[in-house]
Amino acid sequence: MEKTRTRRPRKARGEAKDRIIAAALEAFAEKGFEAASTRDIAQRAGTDQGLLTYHFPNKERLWRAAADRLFAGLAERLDARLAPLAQAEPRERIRGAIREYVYWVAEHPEFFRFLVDEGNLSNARTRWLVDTHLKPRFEFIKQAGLARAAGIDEASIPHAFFALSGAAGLIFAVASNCRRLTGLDPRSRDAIEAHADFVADLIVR
Amino acid sequence: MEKTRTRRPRKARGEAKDRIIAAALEAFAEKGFEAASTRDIAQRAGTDQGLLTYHFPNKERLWRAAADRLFAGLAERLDARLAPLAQAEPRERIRGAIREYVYWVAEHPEFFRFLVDEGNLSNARTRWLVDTHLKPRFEFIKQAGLARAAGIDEASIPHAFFALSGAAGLIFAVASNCRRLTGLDPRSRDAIEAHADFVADLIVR
DNA sequence: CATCGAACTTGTCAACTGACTAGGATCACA
DNA sequence: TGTGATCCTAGTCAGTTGACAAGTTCGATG
Repeated sequence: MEKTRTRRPRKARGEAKDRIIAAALEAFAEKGFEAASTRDIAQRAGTDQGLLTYHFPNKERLWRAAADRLFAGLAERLDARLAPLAQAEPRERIRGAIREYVYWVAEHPEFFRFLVDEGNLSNARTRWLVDTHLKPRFEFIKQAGLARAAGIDEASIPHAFFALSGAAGLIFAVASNCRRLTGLDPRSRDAIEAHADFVADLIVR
Repeated sequence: MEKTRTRRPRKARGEAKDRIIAAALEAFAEKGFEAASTRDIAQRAGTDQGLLTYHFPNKERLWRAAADRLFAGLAERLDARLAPLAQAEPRERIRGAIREYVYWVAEHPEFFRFLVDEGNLSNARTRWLVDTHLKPRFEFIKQAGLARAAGIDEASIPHAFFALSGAAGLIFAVASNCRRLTGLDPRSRDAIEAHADFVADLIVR
């Protein structure tokens, strides 16, 4: 009998690495950097812990790879969805941008948890995250003139940035608590729509 | 010579337990439940890890004690500061309540991290936190008629609750990131005042 | 078909984790 | 004085952690 194919069929090249990053993203968002174990990540990815240390020199580099993927997804999405709004009236541009951001964090609550998990202490991971991913986004918003159009003066931009980020993301990041506390499931389509409306109305009325 | 006092003077009764709770609050907020180790907490409190297991049957009960203290502080503060506003005009009451909440989270950024750390998964800790501490606060807000006075309809209360909580707290919870990203130190007196104004203006204009 | 290297598995390491035990120190009170 | 209760220390346990070393599988290339 032939044995060439009886063994586990080799998966596509590099596919495991992809799955590891996705699993890492999930685990890091769920538990934070320290509490997420490499063995747990490997199990979620359907592989072995040894493979993680083959593809990534250490846990922190795996974390960075996960962050890279997360922010790349955000950038891609916003670029695609905001382009059609370029010609719109300023207030509509702002509303659209806020709504798209809410849609994104609703789909990716791990984004919010990533920020909060890393935000209080100034360690190497935090500094890397700010410099490579947050700074470009923040500068874009500052340059895009959205704040001015919304009647927000220069000095208030940091306040607006964090207030909006928090207002948009928290409900999805603590979805389980929200459901138990209020009865509202923030992951439902209606709730996402309602939250996007509510947050957009806070800024543009 | 008398030796009654030469040995390490016994500290006040229960004082170590107090210090342990304070240290636990700090550590849990900084690293999350799992990543905060009992040995680290003991060290911050200036005692031994064995003493933790003497005062608390396990890590989770220590966490609960820390949460109890945190929420008790919030309740006490809000009760004290909001009472004088009872007779004020509705819009001023709302502004005052929001401002007091911002002051509180600015002083206690660990509060926000506590919520986010525990908010995504539905485990025993989360359920306990919601049922014993969050629910009473939320019901109070619902009953107090603040939402109605702010023009927020019943169905939007959950959105308003989480949007406001997020808008108020995020900047302080990720203070280190904010400073590196924007140059603004959210712990400064001016920044706290400006943020309170900004968030209050979002709701009451 | 031989071989070389990339992808993957298994096993092991010291360090650290939360929980526990046994005992010592210090007190209030008889 | 002593006697029990409370507070605290030191040491130990099995289980988990991230990192690493050594070996296996398999496809591409010659």
